[in-house]
Amino acid sequence: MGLHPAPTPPCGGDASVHLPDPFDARCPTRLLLDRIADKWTVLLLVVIMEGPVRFNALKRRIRGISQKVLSQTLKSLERDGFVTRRAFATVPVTVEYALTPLGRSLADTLGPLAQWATAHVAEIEAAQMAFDRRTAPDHAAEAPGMRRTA
Amino acid sequence: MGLHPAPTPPCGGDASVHLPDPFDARCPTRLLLDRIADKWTVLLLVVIMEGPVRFNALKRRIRGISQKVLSQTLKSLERDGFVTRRAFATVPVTVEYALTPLGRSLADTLGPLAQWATAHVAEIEAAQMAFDRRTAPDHAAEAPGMRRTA
DNA sequence: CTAGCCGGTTTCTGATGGAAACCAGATAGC
DNA sequence: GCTATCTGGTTTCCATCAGAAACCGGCTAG
Repeated sequence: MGLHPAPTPPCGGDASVHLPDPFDARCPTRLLLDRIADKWTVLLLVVIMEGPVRFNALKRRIRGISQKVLSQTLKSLERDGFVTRRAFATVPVTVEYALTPLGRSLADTLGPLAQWATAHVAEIEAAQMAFDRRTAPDHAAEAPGMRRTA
Repeated sequence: MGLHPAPTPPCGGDASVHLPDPFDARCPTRLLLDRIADKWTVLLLVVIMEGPVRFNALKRRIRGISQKVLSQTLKSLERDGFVTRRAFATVPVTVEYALTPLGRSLADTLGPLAQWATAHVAEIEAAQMAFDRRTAPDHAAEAPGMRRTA
């Protein structure tokens, strides 16, 4: 996940602005936002919030995620202190992921987002169709290149 | 932004599950979540929420975004019905982006996320350092596997 | 005539995501 | 013994994507 060639001068370096503001800088806040505003992060946290889960259970639950990305994402969630990883020396090795208090706090913030998505899906689809109707039929065949300017 | 080769069978196809559930499917809900759980989307919406903004003003405000991505993201926000785009035939052409009511609603949901990030940055950095301390010196010695088991 | 601002689009390239194969340990089946 | 399977991953390969920078077109200022 986000690793960053960030040519990043620390955010205090610039005189013009010095807010702990996520918009302006390469401040930690921004780096953090880059990481949590991620589709898999949101889904994972919300699922793990329901209780400790095992690797393959997660993979099955969140269809469409690949092992690689799942493992990467879990690793960074663990690093960030959002989840804990516990391995049990059972039969074929069991690994259980669970939320930390910090992770739970974040998940509580993320939950509303998922709910919002569920609630407003129809409106957005309508908007998309309206937009497409407005732009596409404009000139017959707009190639993928799509330059609508005259 | 997310465009997909989605090999997507419609989500009603499977009998076992038929929830409008973002976790399981290629349901519209999931597609939507894929789009709004994006770092630039969050930043843009929160900035535009403050009031109508022009293209270059956004570019300056959100340092680090490229024109290409800014323009792409704005286009998809417009398509999704979150922002409006108004061009004024002024001197060197002015384009103003503003939130729609739908966009405002989403931004209200996203705001807490940004606030959360700002509030918990320190904890996360601490967790990261602790994690790195735990794993980095790990090379040869420790058979990693399990820390604790039941 | 050159220079510059605005809002983009195009080009090139390095990072990233996904599919699938492979790995390692252990149990189950034949 | 040999193969198959389950676990949780890592590796490989490839297509896409994000970012940097250049370019574009309209118009104005010098």
